[in-house]
Amino acid sequence: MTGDADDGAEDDAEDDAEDELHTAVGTRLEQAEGRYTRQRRALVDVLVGARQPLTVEEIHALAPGVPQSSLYRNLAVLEETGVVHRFTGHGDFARFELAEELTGHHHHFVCSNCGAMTDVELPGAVESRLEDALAELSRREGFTIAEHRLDIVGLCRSCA
Amino acid sequence: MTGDADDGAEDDAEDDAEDELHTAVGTRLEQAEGRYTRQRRALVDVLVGARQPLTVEEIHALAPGVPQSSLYRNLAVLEETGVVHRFTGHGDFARFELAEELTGHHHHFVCSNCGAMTDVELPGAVESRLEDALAELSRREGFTIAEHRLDIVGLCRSCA
DNA sequence: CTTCCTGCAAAAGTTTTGCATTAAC
DNA sequence: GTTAATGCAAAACTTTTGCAGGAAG
Repeated sequence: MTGDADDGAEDDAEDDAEDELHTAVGTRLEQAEGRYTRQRRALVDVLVGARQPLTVEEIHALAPGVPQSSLYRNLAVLEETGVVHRFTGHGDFARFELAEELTGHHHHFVCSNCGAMTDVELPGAVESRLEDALAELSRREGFTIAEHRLDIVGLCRSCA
Repeated sequence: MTGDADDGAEDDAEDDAEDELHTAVGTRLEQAEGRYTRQRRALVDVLVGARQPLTVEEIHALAPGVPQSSLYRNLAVLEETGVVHRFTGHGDFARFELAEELTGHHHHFVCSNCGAMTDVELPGAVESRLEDALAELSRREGFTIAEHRLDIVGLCRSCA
């Protein structure tokens, strides 16, 4: 398992990051008087591994033995706790991803053919110019800005 | 424009624009072998008047006497025809707006408290810089970009 | 031991569809 | 007159909830 240097080092780093994440999630659940159960841990692991927003169906496939009702309930708890973000993607299925506070700010490629979503980051300069413009706009319109979400819609490599 | 800054001139200009819109919609429906019926015309009028994405419930209130099933069916037809755009906003209700091809490119303020959405346009310079960056990103990732959608989430004036 | 979580099944909510009738072309 | 659109009611769909049993702290 510790075989080749590059992958080994990357894996170690990822493991550390994942440990930190679990600690952070655990803390949040405690503050909300909730328990970080095996199922909830499993859900977080699934979302970490995915690196893209997942549907309930996809999560269900990746979290064997967890009934749908528990899935929905735990995802609701994790959402209230600020651990996961829930939104409805293209196709009217709810999708879930880890909150940006835990993973960092990013946007999404959305394939309009197969519906797949993948995470993507904008170049820093573009992102901050955009944020400046949004702040200015919001101020002018009397809107109190909290965050922004950008979907890039088109065809993924496989569907092109 | 004709230079007059009074309301009458504005209304005339708006009426003209709406006529053009109806003609464009009619053409699209013909090409799809569909009919531009009274109900469909009424739906388009409602969406034009709203200047923001509406839920089925809201449309239902603004289009008296149209049964929900007809609403859904006609909105589906108009979506297939490329006249309206359907998406799911915050709160898991479907929302509908006229296609950007008919109204022009814009984004949305989304109030996370009351769920209201309002249309907003970015300054041209920011918009084109963003588009350049997205094009570059998409090229690099092998993604064929068709459009982008930006939601500015926060609190509207009334909820702040 | 007390509180929260789990799992099943049944309910609630929005959206879609079957079928007889009506309107558009 | 032919074909598509309409309206009602019933179905299908994702998502939520009640309740008895089990696990966590």
